[in-house]
Amino acid sequence: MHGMNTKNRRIAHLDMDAFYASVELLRYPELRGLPVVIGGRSVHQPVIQPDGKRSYVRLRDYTGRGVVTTSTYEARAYGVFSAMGIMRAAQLAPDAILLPADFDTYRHYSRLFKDAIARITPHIEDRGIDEIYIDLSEHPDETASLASSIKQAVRDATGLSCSIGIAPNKLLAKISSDLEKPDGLTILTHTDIPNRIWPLSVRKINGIGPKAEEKLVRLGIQKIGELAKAELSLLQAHFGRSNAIWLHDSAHGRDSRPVVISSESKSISREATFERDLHVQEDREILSDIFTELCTRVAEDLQRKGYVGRTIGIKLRYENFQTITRDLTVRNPTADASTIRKAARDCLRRVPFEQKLRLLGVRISGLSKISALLKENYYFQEELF
DNA sequence: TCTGGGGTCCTAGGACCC
DNA sequence: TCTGGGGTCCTAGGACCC
Repeated sequence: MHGMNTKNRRIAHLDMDAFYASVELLRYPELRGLPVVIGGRSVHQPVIQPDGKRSYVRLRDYTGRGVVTTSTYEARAYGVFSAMGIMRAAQLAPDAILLPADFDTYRHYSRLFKDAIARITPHIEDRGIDEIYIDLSEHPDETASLASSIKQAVRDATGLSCSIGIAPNKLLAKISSDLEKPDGLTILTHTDIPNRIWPLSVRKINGIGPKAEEKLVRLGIQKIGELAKAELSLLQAHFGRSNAIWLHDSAHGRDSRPVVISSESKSISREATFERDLHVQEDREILSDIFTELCTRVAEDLQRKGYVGRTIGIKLRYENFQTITRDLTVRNPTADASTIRKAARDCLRRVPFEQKLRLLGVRISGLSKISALLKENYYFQEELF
Protein backbone atom coordinates (compact mmCIF):
# COMPACT_ATOMS: atom_id res chain seq x y z
CA MET A 1 0.00 0.00 0.00
CA HIS A 2 2.81 2.41 0.80
CA GLY A 3 3.58 4.76 -2.07
CA MET A 4 0.18 4.50 -3.69
CA ASN A 5 -0.79 8.07 -2.89
CA THR A 6 2.55 9.72 -3.44
CA LYS A 7 2.02 9.90 -7.20
CA ASN A 8 1.96 13.40 -8.66
CA ARG A 9 -1.43 13.97 -10.17
CA ARG A 10 -2.53 16.40 -12.89
CA ILE A 11 -6.16 17.31 -12.29
CA ALA A 12 -8.06 19.74 -14.49
CA HIS A 13 -11.24 21.60 -13.62
CA LEU A 14 -13.13 22.89 -16.63
CA ASP A 15 -15.90 25.43 -16.24
CA MET A 16 -17.93 26.85 -19.12
CA ASP A 17 -17.95 30.67 -19.14
CA ALA A 18 -21.38 32.13 -18.19
CA PHE A 19 -22.77 28.96 -19.73
CA TYR A 20 -26.54 29.56 -20.08
CA ALA A 21 -26.05 33.18 -21.11
CA SER A 22 -23.39 32.21 -23.66
CA VAL A 23 -25.68 29.59 -25.20
CA GLU A 24 -28.41 32.23 -25.52
CA LEU A 25 -25.95 34.56 -27.29
CA LEU A 26 -25.45 31.90 -29.96
CA ARG A 27 -29.18 32.13 -30.63
CA TYR A 28 -29.44 35.93 -30.27
CA PRO A 29 -26.08 37.25 -31.49
CA GLU A 30 -27.30 40.86 -31.53
CA LEU A 31 -27.26 40.74 -27.72
CA ARG A 32 -23.49 40.26 -27.59
CA GLY A 33 -21.85 42.96 -25.48
CA LEU A 34 -25.08 43.79 -23.63
CA PRO A 35 -26.09 43.00 -20.06
CA VAL A 36 -28.25 39.87 -20.33
CA VAL A 37 -29.83 37.91 -17.49
CA ILE A 38 -31.22 34.38 -17.66
CA GLY A 39 -33.93 33.45 -15.19
CA GLY A 40 -37.48 33.90 -14.05
CA ARG A 41 -40.51 32.07 -15.31
CA SER A 42 -40.73 31.36 -19.02
CA VAL A 43 -43.32 33.98 -20.01
CA HIS A 44 -40.89 36.53 -21.40
CA GLN A 45 -39.80 35.12 -24.75
CA PRO A 46 -38.50 37.69 -27.23
CA VAL A 47 -41.25 38.85 -29.60
CA ILE A 48 -40.73 39.26 -33.35
CA GLN A 49 -42.10 42.67 -34.35
CA PRO A 50 -43.69 43.64 -37.71
CA ASP A 51 -40.38 45.11 -38.92
CA GLY A 52 -38.72 41.73 -38.30
CA LYS A 53 -36.68 42.87 -35.32
CA ARG A 54 -36.87 41.05 -32.02
CA SER A 55 -38.04 42.94 -28.99
CA TYR A 56 -36.77 41.77 -25.64
CA VAL A 57 -38.15 41.98 -22.14
CA ARG A 58 -36.13 44.17 -19.78
CA LEU A 59 -35.51 43.45 -16.13
CA ARG A 60 -37.65 46.46 -15.17
CA ASP A 61 -40.68 44.82 -16.80
CA TYR A 62 -40.53 41.73 -14.60
CA THR A 63 -42.72 41.04 -11.61
CA GLY A 64 -42.55 37.76 -9.77
CA ARG A 65 -40.53 35.41 -7.61
CA GLY A 66 -37.84 34.42 -10.07
CA VAL A 67 -34.12 34.52 -9.37
CA VAL A 68 -31.17 35.11 -11.66
CA THR A 69 -29.82 31.81 -12.96
CA THR A 70 -26.87 33.26 -14.92
CA SER A 71 -25.88 36.60 -16.32
CA THR A 72 -23.40 37.85 -18.90
CA TYR A 73 -20.20 39.50 -17.69
CA GLU A 74 -21.69 42.86 -18.76
CA ALA A 75 -24.61 42.28 -16.36
CA ARG A 76 -22.26 41.16 -13.60
CA ALA A 77 -20.55 44.54 -13.90
CA TYR A 78 -23.79 46.03 -12.51
CA GLY A 79 -23.62 43.70 -9.52
CA VAL A 80 -26.11 41.17 -10.87
CA PHE A 81 -25.18 37.61 -9.85
CA SER A 82 -26.64 34.11 -9.74
CA ALA A 83 -29.35 33.39 -7.12
CA MET A 84 -30.23 37.09 -6.75
CA GLY A 85 -33.95 37.87 -6.92
CA ILE A 86 -34.84 39.38 -10.29
CA MET A 87 -36.77 42.18 -8.63
CA ARG A 88 -33.57 43.15 -6.88
CA ALA A 89 -31.45 42.75 -10.02
CA ALA A 90 -33.88 45.12 -11.76
CA GLN A 91 -32.95 47.84 -9.27
CA LEU A 92 -29.29 47.46 -10.24
CA ALA A 93 -29.69 47.02 -14.01
CA PRO A 94 -33.24 47.94 -15.11
CA ASP A 95 -32.31 47.95 -18.82
CA ALA A 96 -30.64 44.54 -18.79
CA ILE A 97 -32.35 42.03 -21.06
CA LEU A 98 -34.17 39.12 -19.45
CA LEU A 99 -34.40 35.74 -21.15
CA PRO A 100 -36.17 32.63 -19.84
CA ALA A 101 -34.04 29.58 -19.01
CA ASP A 102 -34.19 26.84 -21.64
CA PHE A 103 -32.69 23.80 -19.96
CA ASP A 104 -33.25 21.41 -22.86
CA THR A 105 -30.97 23.51 -25.03
CA TYR A 106 -28.36 23.89 -22.27
CA ARG A 107 -28.35 20.12 -21.77
CA HIS A 108 -27.79 19.70 -25.50
CA TYR A 109 -24.71 21.95 -25.44
CA SER A 110 -23.55 20.23 -22.26
CA ARG A 111 -23.61 16.90 -24.10
CA LEU A 112 -21.69 18.43 -27.01
CA PHE A 113 -18.81 19.76 -24.93
CA LYS A 114 -18.54 16.68 -22.69
CA ASP A 115 -18.53 14.34 -25.69
CA ALA A 116 -15.80 16.41 -27.33
CA ILE A 117 -13.60 16.08 -24.23
CA ALA A 118 -14.41 12.39 -23.87
CA ARG A 119 -12.77 11.86 -27.26
CA ILE A 120 -9.53 13.20 -25.74
CA THR A 121 -9.71 11.36 -22.41
CA PRO A 122 -12.30 9.19 -20.66
CA HIS A 123 -11.20 10.20 -17.14
CA ILE A 124 -14.01 12.72 -16.60
CA GLU A 125 -16.04 13.46 -13.47
CA ASP A 126 -19.39 15.10 -14.15
CA ARG A 127 -20.06 18.04 -11.82
CA GLY A 128 -23.29 19.29 -13.32
CA ILE A 129 -24.38 20.85 -16.57
CA ASP A 130 -21.46 23.23 -17.09
CA GLU A 131 -18.40 21.83 -15.33
CA ILE A 132 -16.26 18.73 -15.04
CA TYR A 133 -13.05 17.48 -13.49
CA ILE A 134 -10.57 15.66 -15.73
CA ASP A 135 -7.76 13.42 -14.49
CA LEU A 136 -4.88 14.02 -16.90
CA SER A 137 -2.29 12.12 -14.83
CA GLU A 138 -2.01 9.24 -17.29
CA HIS A 139 -2.18 11.36 -20.42
CA PRO A 140 1.10 11.44 -22.37
CA ASP A 141 0.85 15.06 -23.62
CA GLU A 142 2.50 18.04 -21.97
CA THR A 143 0.11 19.99 -19.69
CA ALA A 144 -0.17 23.39 -21.39
CA SER A 145 -0.67 22.06 -24.91
CA LEU A 146 -3.10 19.43 -23.66
CA ALA A 147 -5.16 22.14 -21.95
CA SER A 148 -5.14 24.24 -25.12
CA SER A 149 -6.36 21.36 -27.23
CA ILE A 150 -9.17 20.65 -24.74
CA LYS A 151 -10.26 24.29 -24.93
CA GLN A 152 -10.12 24.17 -28.73
CA ALA A 153 -12.16 20.96 -28.80
CA VAL A 154 -14.84 22.62 -26.67
CA ARG A 155 -14.87 25.67 -28.93
CA ASP A 156 -15.07 23.54 -32.09
CA ALA A 157 -17.94 21.47 -30.70
CA THR A 158 -20.02 24.33 -29.28
CA GLY A 159 -18.71 27.76 -30.34
CA LEU A 160 -18.33 28.49 -26.62
CA SER A 161 -15.37 29.36 -24.40
CA CYS A 162 -14.43 27.73 -21.14
CA SER A 163 -11.88 28.23 -18.39
CA ILE A 164 -9.50 25.50 -17.25
CA GLY A 165 -7.44 25.18 -14.10
CA ILE A 166 -4.83 22.44 -13.81
CA ALA A 167 -3.29 21.58 -10.45
CA PRO A 168 -2.18 18.58 -8.35
CA ASN A 169 -5.70 18.06 -6.95
CA LYS A 170 -9.40 18.92 -7.36
CA LEU A 171 -9.44 21.64 -4.72
CA LEU A 172 -6.64 23.64 -6.37
CA ALA A 173 -7.87 22.92 -9.89
CA LYS A 174 -11.29 24.31 -9.02
CA ILE A 175 -9.84 27.48 -7.54
CA SER A 176 -7.48 27.84 -10.52
CA SER A 177 -10.17 27.60 -13.17
CA ASP A 178 -11.75 30.71 -11.64
CA LEU A 179 -8.53 32.78 -11.54
CA GLU A 180 -8.44 33.94 -15.16
CA LYS A 181 -12.07 33.71 -16.23
CA PRO A 182 -13.36 34.04 -18.93
CA ASP A 183 -11.43 31.96 -21.47
CA GLY A 184 -8.80 31.25 -18.82
CA LEU A 185 -6.03 28.67 -18.67
CA THR A 186 -4.25 28.46 -15.33
CA ILE A 187 -1.66 25.91 -14.34
CA LEU A 188 -0.78 25.81 -10.66
CA THR A 189 1.73 23.85 -8.61
CA HIS A 190 2.23 23.59 -4.85
CA THR A 191 4.90 26.30 -4.96
CA ASP A 192 2.30 28.79 -6.28
CA ILE A 193 0.10 28.42 -3.20
CA PRO A 194 1.47 31.31 -1.09
CA ASN A 195 1.35 33.78 -4.00
CA ARG A 196 -1.85 32.80 -5.78
CA ILE A 197 -4.06 31.00 -3.25
CA TRP A 198 -3.36 32.58 0.13
CA PRO A 199 -4.47 36.11 -0.88
CA LEU A 200 -7.93 34.78 -1.84
CA SER A 201 -11.06 34.84 0.32
CA VAL A 202 -11.82 31.63 2.23
CA ARG A 203 -15.06 31.55 0.19
CA LYS A 204 -13.02 30.39 -2.82
CA ILE A 205 -12.60 27.01 -1.11
CA ASN A 206 -15.29 24.71 -2.46
CA GLY A 207 -17.33 23.75 0.59
CA ILE A 208 -16.97 27.00 2.54
CA GLY A 209 -20.29 28.77 2.16
CA PRO A 210 -21.86 31.85 3.74
CA LYS A 211 -22.22 30.31 7.22
CA ALA A 212 -18.68 29.00 7.52
CA GLU A 213 -17.29 32.24 6.13
CA GLU A 214 -19.21 34.23 8.74
CA LYS A 215 -17.84 32.08 11.55
CA LEU A 216 -14.30 32.40 10.22
CA VAL A 217 -14.60 36.17 9.88
CA ARG A 218 -15.66 36.33 13.53
CA LEU A 219 -12.39 34.54 14.32
CA GLY A 220 -10.51 37.18 12.33
CA ILE A 221 -9.96 34.85 9.37
CA GLN A 222 -10.87 36.18 5.94
CA LYS A 223 -8.11 35.06 3.59
CA ILE A 224 -7.02 31.51 2.86
CA GLY A 225 -3.52 32.49 4.05
CA GLU A 226 -4.96 33.47 7.43
CA LEU A 227 -6.74 30.14 7.59
CA ALA A 228 -3.46 28.38 6.81
CA LYS A 229 -1.79 30.08 9.77
CA ALA A 230 -4.68 29.51 12.20
CA GLU A 231 -4.10 27.16 15.14
CA LEU A 232 -5.72 23.78 14.56
CA SER A 233 -6.96 23.86 18.16
CA LEU A 234 -8.81 27.15 17.50
CA LEU A 235 -10.49 25.69 14.41
CA GLN A 236 -11.31 22.50 16.27
CA ALA A 237 -13.05 24.44 19.04
CA HIS A 238 -15.39 26.08 16.55
CA PHE A 239 -15.82 23.54 13.76
CA GLY A 240 -15.25 20.13 15.30
CA ARG A 241 -12.32 17.84 14.73
CA SER A 242 -12.92 16.58 11.21
CA ASN A 243 -14.01 19.95 9.80
CA ALA A 244 -11.00 21.62 11.41
CA ILE A 245 -8.64 19.18 9.75
CA TRP A 246 -10.40 19.66 6.43
CA LEU A 247 -10.18 23.47 6.70
CA HIS A 248 -6.52 23.31 7.64
CA ASP A 249 -5.63 20.89 4.83
CA SER A 250 -7.61 22.93 2.30
CA ALA A 251 -5.83 26.15 3.24
CA HIS A 252 -2.52 24.37 2.58
CA GLY A 253 -3.76 23.11 -0.77
CA ARG A 254 -3.97 19.48 0.33
CA ASP A 255 -6.75 17.31 -1.12
CA SER A 256 -6.58 13.62 -2.03
CA ARG A 257 -10.12 13.09 -3.37
CA PRO A 258 -10.07 11.01 -6.55
CA VAL A 259 -11.73 11.95 -9.82
CA VAL A 260 -14.88 9.79 -9.81
CA ILE A 261 -15.87 8.91 -13.34
CA SER A 262 -19.31 7.42 -12.69
CA SER A 263 -21.86 7.44 -9.92
CA GLU A 264 -25.48 6.46 -9.33
CA SER A 265 -28.22 8.92 -8.37
CA LYS A 266 -29.09 9.06 -4.66
CA SER A 267 -32.40 10.90 -4.89
CA ILE A 268 -34.88 12.36 -7.36
CA SER A 269 -37.16 15.29 -6.57
CA ARG A 270 -39.56 17.83 -8.00
CA GLU A 271 -40.67 21.02 -6.33
CA ALA A 272 -42.57 24.17 -7.17
CA THR A 273 -42.69 27.66 -5.72
CA PHE A 274 -46.14 29.17 -6.24
CA GLU A 275 -46.72 32.55 -7.83
CA ARG A 276 -48.60 33.54 -4.68
CA ASP A 277 -48.72 31.90 -1.27
CA LEU A 278 -51.49 29.31 -1.13
CA HIS A 279 -53.95 28.72 1.68
CA VAL A 280 -54.29 25.08 2.64
CA GLN A 281 -58.11 25.13 2.74
CA GLU A 282 -59.08 27.95 0.40
CA ASP A 283 -56.67 26.79 -2.29
CA ARG A 284 -57.15 23.12 -1.59
CA GLU A 285 -57.87 22.09 -5.19
CA ILE A 286 -54.95 24.00 -6.67
CA LEU A 287 -52.63 22.47 -4.09
CA SER A 288 -54.00 19.00 -4.68
CA ASP A 289 -53.45 19.30 -8.43
CA ILE A 290 -49.89 20.55 -7.97
CA PHE A 291 -49.21 17.76 -5.48
CA THR A 292 -50.46 15.08 -7.90
CA GLU A 293 -48.43 16.63 -10.72
CA LEU A 294 -45.23 16.59 -8.63
CA CYS A 295 -45.74 12.91 -7.73
CA THR A 296 -46.39 12.06 -11.37
CA ARG A 297 -43.24 13.83 -12.51
CA VAL A 298 -41.11 12.11 -9.86
CA ALA A 299 -42.50 8.77 -11.06
CA GLU A 300 -41.77 9.65 -14.69
CA ASP A 301 -38.22 10.68 -13.81
CA LEU A 302 -37.68 7.39 -11.96
CA GLN A 303 -39.01 5.32 -14.87
CA ARG A 304 -37.05 7.26 -17.49
CA LYS A 305 -33.82 6.77 -15.53
CA GLY A 306 -34.58 3.16 -14.62
CA TYR A 307 -34.74 3.56 -10.84
CA VAL A 308 -37.07 2.53 -8.05
CA GLY A 309 -36.97 4.03 -4.57
CA ARG A 310 -38.08 3.24 -1.03
CA THR A 311 -37.99 6.52 0.90
CA ILE A 312 -40.65 9.00 -0.16
CA GLY A 313 -40.67 12.49 1.22
CA ILE A 314 -42.24 15.92 1.00
CA LYS A 315 -40.90 19.41 1.44
CA LEU A 316 -42.94 22.43 2.47
CA ARG A 317 -41.95 26.05 2.62
CA TYR A 318 -44.23 28.40 4.53
CA GLU A 319 -44.87 32.05 3.75
CA ASN A 320 -42.22 33.03 6.31
CA PHE A 321 -39.71 30.88 4.35
CA GLN A 322 -39.41 28.29 7.11
CA THR A 323 -38.86 24.94 5.42
CA ILE A 324 -39.69 21.50 6.73
CA THR A 325 -39.41 17.97 5.41
CA ARG A 326 -41.08 14.67 6.25
CA ASP A 327 -40.30 11.28 4.79
CA LEU A 328 -41.26 7.68 5.16
CA THR A 329 -39.75 4.42 4.02
CA VAL A 330 -41.95 1.82 2.37
CA ARG A 331 -41.25 -1.89 2.19
CA ASN A 332 -41.20 -2.36 -1.57
CA PRO A 333 -39.19 -0.11 -3.89
CA THR A 334 -41.48 1.71 -6.29
CA ALA A 335 -41.59 3.94 -9.34
CA ASP A 336 -45.38 4.15 -9.38
CA ALA A 337 -47.04 7.58 -9.23
CA SER A 338 -50.05 6.58 -7.13
CA THR A 339 -47.91 4.61 -4.66
CA ILE A 340 -45.66 7.65 -4.31
CA ARG A 341 -48.68 9.90 -3.90
CA LYS A 342 -50.13 7.70 -1.12
CA ALA A 343 -46.88 7.73 0.82
CA ALA A 344 -46.36 11.46 0.28
CA ARG A 345 -49.95 12.00 1.42
CA ASP A 346 -49.10 10.18 4.67
CA CYS A 347 -46.15 12.51 5.14
CA LEU A 348 -48.42 15.55 4.66
CA ARG A 349 -50.60 14.37 7.54
CA ARG A 350 -47.67 14.82 9.93
CA VAL A 351 -47.20 18.49 9.15
CA PRO A 352 -48.63 21.66 10.75
CA PHE A 353 -50.68 23.95 8.48
CA GLU A 354 -50.89 27.20 10.40
CA GLN A 355 -49.38 29.32 7.66
CA LYS A 356 -49.86 29.71 3.94
CA LEU A 357 -47.57 27.70 1.71
CA ARG A 358 -44.97 29.08 -0.67
CA LEU A 359 -43.47 25.82 -1.95
CA LEU A 360 -44.34 22.16 -2.20
CA GLY A 361 -41.92 19.40 -3.15
CA VAL A 362 -41.87 15.61 -3.51
CA ARG A 363 -38.74 13.53 -3.23
CA ILE A 364 -37.69 9.90 -3.41
CA SER A 365 -34.43 8.39 -2.18
CA GLY A 366 -33.10 4.97 -1.27
CA LEU A 367 -32.82 4.34 -4.99
CA SER A 368 -31.88 1.12 -6.77
CA LYS A 369 -31.51 0.41 -10.45
CA ILE A 370 -34.40 -1.73 -11.62
CA SER A 371 -31.96 -3.75 -13.71
CA ALA A 372 -29.89 -4.59 -10.62
CA LEU A 373 -32.96 -5.73 -8.67
CA LEU A 374 -34.19 -7.90 -11.51
CA LYS A 375 -30.76 -9.42 -11.88
CA GLU A 376 -30.72 -10.27 -8.19
CA ASN A 377 -34.14 -11.81 -8.69
CA TYR A 378 -35.67 -9.92 -5.78
CA TYR A 379 -38.78 -8.89 -7.62
CA PHE A 380 -40.92 -9.69 -10.58
CA GLN A 381 -41.48 -6.77 -12.86
CA GLU A 382 -45.22 -6.61 -12.06
CA GLU A 383 -44.46 -5.83 -8.46
CA LEU A 384 -42.39 -2.81 -9.35
CA PHE A 385 -45.13 -0.90 -11.14
C1' DT B 1 -36.47 43.67 -3.31
C1' DC B 2 -37.68 38.94 -0.11
C1' DT B 3 -35.10 34.66 -1.35
C1' DG B 4 -35.59 28.80 -7.96
C1' DG B 5 -34.95 23.97 -8.60
C1' DG B 6 -32.20 19.94 -8.62
C1' DG B 7 -28.95 17.68 -6.13
C1' DT B 8 -25.05 15.74 -2.29
C1' DC B 9 -23.21 15.08 2.19
C1' DC B 10 -23.22 15.44 7.21
C1' DT B 11 -25.13 15.25 11.94
C1' DA B 12 -27.84 13.51 15.53
C1' DG B 13 -31.20 10.96 18.24
C1' DG B 14 -34.02 6.89 18.79
C1' DA B 15 -35.22 2.15 17.47
C1' DC B 16 -33.71 -2.20 17.05
C1' DC B 17 -30.57 -6.06 16.90
C1' DC B 18 -26.90 -9.07 18.37
C1' DT C 1 -27.94 -4.45 42.46
C1' DC C 2 -28.41 3.19 38.14
C1' DT C 3 -24.49 1.38 34.14
C1' DG C 4 -22.73 -2.73 27.75
C1' DG C 5 -21.70 -1.40 23.31
C1' DG C 6 -21.27 -1.52 18.40
C1' DG C 7 -23.73 -1.50 13.93
C1' DT C 8 -27.47 -0.21 10.98
C1' DC C 9 -31.82 1.81 9.77
C1' DC C 10 -35.08 5.61 9.98
C1' DT C 11 -36.21 10.44 10.28
C1' DA C 12 -35.40 15.69 10.36
C1' DG C 13 -32.74 19.44 9.50
C1' DG C 14 -28.98 22.15 7.67
C1' DA C 15 -24.94 23.59 4.84
C1' DC C 16 -23.46 23.74 0.48
C1' DC C 17 -23.04 23.32 -4.69
C1' DC C 18 -24.40 24.14 -9.67
